[in-house]
Amino acid sequence: MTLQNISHQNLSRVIAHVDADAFFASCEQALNPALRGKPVIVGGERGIVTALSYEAKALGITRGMPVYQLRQNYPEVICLSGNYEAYSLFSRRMFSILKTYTHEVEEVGSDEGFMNLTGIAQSRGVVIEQLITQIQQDISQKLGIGVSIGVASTKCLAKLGSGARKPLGRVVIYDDQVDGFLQSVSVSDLWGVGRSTTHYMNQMGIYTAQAFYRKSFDFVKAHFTKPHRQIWQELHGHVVYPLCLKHKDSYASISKTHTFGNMQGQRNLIYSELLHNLEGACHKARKYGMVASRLKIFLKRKDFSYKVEEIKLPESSAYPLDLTQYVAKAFEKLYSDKEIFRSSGITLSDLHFAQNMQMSLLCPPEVRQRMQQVYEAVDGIGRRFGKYTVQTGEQNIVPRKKHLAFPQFARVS
DNA sequence: TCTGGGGTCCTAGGACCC
DNA sequence: TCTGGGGTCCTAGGACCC
Repeated sequence: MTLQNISHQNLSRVIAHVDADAFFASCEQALNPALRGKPVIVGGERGIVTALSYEAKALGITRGMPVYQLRQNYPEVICLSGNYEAYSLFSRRMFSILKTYTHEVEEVGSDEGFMNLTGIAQSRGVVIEQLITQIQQDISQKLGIGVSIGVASTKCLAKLGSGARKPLGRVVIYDDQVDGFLQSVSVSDLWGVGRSTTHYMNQMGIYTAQAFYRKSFDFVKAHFTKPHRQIWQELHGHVVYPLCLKHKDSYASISKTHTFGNMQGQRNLIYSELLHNLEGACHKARKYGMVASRLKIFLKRKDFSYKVEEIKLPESSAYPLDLTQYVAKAFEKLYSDKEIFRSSGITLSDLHFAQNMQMSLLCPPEVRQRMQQVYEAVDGIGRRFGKYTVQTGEQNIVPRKKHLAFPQFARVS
């Protein structure tokens, strides 16, 4: 492509979507060169395939496949337990490389992000195709992993670009090429269009993103709600999803769940799992300086339906010792030994920062303060020795007495 | 596709108020 | 209480994402 014919092509903004190829598996292959070129999957510890290398994909393996099935049918596949801390380091390094090109980088999960490259290619004296090739090579040389990059005027289009030629893809969609590009894109590939909307669109005879793109906005307004109207606008080059440059420092909700398989009559085990979930969620909330004023407890049945109890807390908290009593009550309501459950979980929601927490009139301030001190110590030990070093004693299911001010049950394991 | 774990946003509908 | 019109807040649950 020459500079001359590029000059006819236009991008009103230069938004890039950078997406790591088979991220977890690529990290493993980068860490251990003996794995390169081999079918590798990650997810051994969870029992299902979480991530897989392109070599594994080529064998017909898919995400979500149970690992036992994999071992039977594909004995040659290398099955690894996830090393999530290592992946997180790769992720941090990838984003710091991207930030050497522009400070306008949005992190979307650990393996993908958006960059605003408007004006960057010119300032480096290259064209956009050369710039994204440099970025790809930079990441490949420094980290040993591959990324695909899509460039367009909006996030929604850029994301389609990065997905179009994986792995190691580079796709620039100029403003006047959008219609043609969308011809070969199915509606289900659009960001924000899932199974249900795909079905709905198909029923209206809309199968390709191009067909959706070509509908009038009046039509779209009449038949779709906000999220899909926004997608339509983004396809037409109107920015409705700006880059979010703020680092995530809070949560609307925090949940912890664990699947234990099919359990019947295992009352104590399920209950102690719930307390473990509570412990984990509270720990995370405290790490962000947040407290919850709502608590949801759920058990998932064998058939994947839920039983849920939700509690509006009289007082916001992120301390298991405050919340155990509610979990105990909810568990009594939810549990039945006539049913088979496969997982348990809890969600903390209505989260807000602890500084904004209202001091309760019910709980004496000195008790609150002692509780705070205890958990500061717990979290301090957790940071040094691992987060579950100190937990509440939870092996018995006898509901604890209310108004328990101090963690007599705390133990160091 | 017999299915792990962690999130967000949106909408409809009920409760309640004037 | 047979009843108009409008607003707000809250909740449940769907849909989607990585």
